[in-house]
Amino acid sequence: MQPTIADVARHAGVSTATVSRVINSQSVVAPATRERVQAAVRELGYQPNALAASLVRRRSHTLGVVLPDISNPFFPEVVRGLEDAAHASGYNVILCNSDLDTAKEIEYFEVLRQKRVDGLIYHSGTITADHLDAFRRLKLPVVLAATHDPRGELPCVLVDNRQAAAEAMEHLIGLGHGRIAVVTGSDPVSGESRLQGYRDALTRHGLTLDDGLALQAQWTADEAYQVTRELLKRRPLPTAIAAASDLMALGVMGALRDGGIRVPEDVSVIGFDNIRLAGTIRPALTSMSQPMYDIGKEAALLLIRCLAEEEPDSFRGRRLVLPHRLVVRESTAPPRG
Amino acid sequence: MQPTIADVARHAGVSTATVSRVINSQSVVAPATRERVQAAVRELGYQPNALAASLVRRRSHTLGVVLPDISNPFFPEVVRGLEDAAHASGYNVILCNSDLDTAKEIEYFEVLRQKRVDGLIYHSGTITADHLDAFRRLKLPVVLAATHDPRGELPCVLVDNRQAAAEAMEHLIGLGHGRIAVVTGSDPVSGESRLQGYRDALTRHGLTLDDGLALQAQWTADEAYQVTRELLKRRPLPTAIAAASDLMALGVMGALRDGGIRVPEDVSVIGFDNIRLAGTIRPALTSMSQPMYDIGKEAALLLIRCLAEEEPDSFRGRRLVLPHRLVVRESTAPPRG
DNA sequence: TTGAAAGCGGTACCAC
DNA sequence: GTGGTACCGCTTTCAA
Repeated sequence: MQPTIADVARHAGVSTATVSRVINSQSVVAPATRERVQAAVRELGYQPNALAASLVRRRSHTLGVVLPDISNPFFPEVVRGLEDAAHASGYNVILCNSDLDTAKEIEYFEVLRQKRVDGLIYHSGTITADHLDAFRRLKLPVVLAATHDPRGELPCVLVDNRQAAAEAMEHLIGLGHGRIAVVTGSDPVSGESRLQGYRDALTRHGLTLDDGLALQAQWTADEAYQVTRELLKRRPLPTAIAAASDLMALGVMGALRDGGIRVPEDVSVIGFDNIRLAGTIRPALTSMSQPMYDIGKEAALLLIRCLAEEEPDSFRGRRLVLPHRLVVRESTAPPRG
Repeated sequence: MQPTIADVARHAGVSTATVSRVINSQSVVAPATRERVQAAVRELGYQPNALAASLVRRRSHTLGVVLPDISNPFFPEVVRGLEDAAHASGYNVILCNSDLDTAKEIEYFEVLRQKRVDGLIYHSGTITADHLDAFRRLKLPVVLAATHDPRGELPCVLVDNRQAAAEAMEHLIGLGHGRIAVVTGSDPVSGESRLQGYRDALTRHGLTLDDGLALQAQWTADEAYQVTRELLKRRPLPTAIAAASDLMALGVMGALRDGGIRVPEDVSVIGFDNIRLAGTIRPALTSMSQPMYDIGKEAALLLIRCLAEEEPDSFRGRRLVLPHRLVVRESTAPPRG
């Protein structure tokens, strides 16, 4: 059995209260006493039971993170930022993969609540009324990472998707492209606002998005590959394609390659996110960079700050918009001719 | 304040013992009583405090996972497998990024111990004597994922790296390659055993690994890129390159491309791991597949089974070797001429 | 400066 | 079947 605080107290000839004081370096303990206690701690190899402490303190110093799937390359970076920030502030992180499945989400919310995590970082495509309800029932501080809720109630940290997408499109237009296809995912916050952004830029330059050139895929490389293959069956081809995620851009590039079309000589491709591998593959992918690490980090920081606050409601509707940045690499070039 | 078990008991006109019984659906409770209690639970929105339960049960149903860096594409899949298995068995997972920094690892071990996780899943390149000591002090069941300890004391799940690497090399040799370079990382378990495997196959076919063709990099794409650039300055070039990870293979391919060398026409490249993106990029990467998801899953399962055991020591030295599999794609082909 | 003791929110043994 | 109650291991008044 592990030694308890009582063992340490006995060993040092003091009360448990005193041991507790030196462990938490609280109030003044006589130097001599402190020494004795520390010696006892060392000798017994005492490790305080955080469960017991959390029980009385009502603070577990643990955060819950629920996201769709850690194996989607977008998330590991976010989670890394998150965990780094949490760790630096003395928090740990419980990771939950929801697969965007509401039932699973609810299930996770419940255990997290039961395990008394101090707060929750949530990431998902869409925040529905059901989510809002669930969060309310949770009675736990929640911050949204890389998404936001339609009513703007929950604090969140993200980029300006619409603006960023518009700038990605501007890049293509600036290169001289006029016939441009887009491949987007289908959720309201990332998908639709990016699509809207693409449209904004097009419109601004007197261009339009042909019906046949607005492709929809499931945020996966495979689906993007498929829709692009379909696209290639129709003529004329676009001279550039904007994908709403790098993963999808990879699928697009694969389809082009397999269709005998060169990037960027025949068709330019721009992605979104700037995942690590974007610069590693060839042709290196031009991408609208989203500061994923920072999104995670800031989300954790926001949550932790919120926990320290007397008045957590002061964080209601707080919205942290992080800067995006165009990273030009090899996959985009002026159209031929 | 959250309602407690006492509130529920009062509300239902029973004792806390009875409430506890219905919550844990233990021993027999009269149907009528059960109903009343359940109603009370519902009405009050009662959520049991898992901290309190864990305190007395000495089981937190939480697992610790410490790995170098979740943003390395190898880990998300492992973690996904792990978390899925844990979730299915009623466990949660605390994620820790150690950056392979011993001080950080020790720090994590301590909090995890204090938070009374039931067990630990550990992944790292090298298990040193210090690690073994730390684990012993931890007094917690530990299972190693994708690695093993030199003394074979800790249970682990991994592939046969040496054999798998040998087969990867056989593939190249079978294609007709004779002048082959390898790029490996530097840790004993994955790095050296894969290097050894490459050598085994070469030797078996009367071939040797020239000094100039045994490259060493830090398991990153960037480093692999650099060493490959260096390699390209010397002639004659190898006709094939085996990389000990897909990430490194990506770096190798990038360097080849930038050096004007085509894959697989001029040089073949084979990776190791078969990360998700291996099949997405072009040329699609031939790779020795490691069942990352299953490694995580089986590691979690092994740990959980170990926790259920009366005699945890029966798991000492248990070693689960999962099958590897060659996945041939586009990046390997017979040498020219 | 230090100690006694009342919780924190459950569980589980022992009676009835 | 159900209730009383002694813990689990720690924190935190309140006194001394």
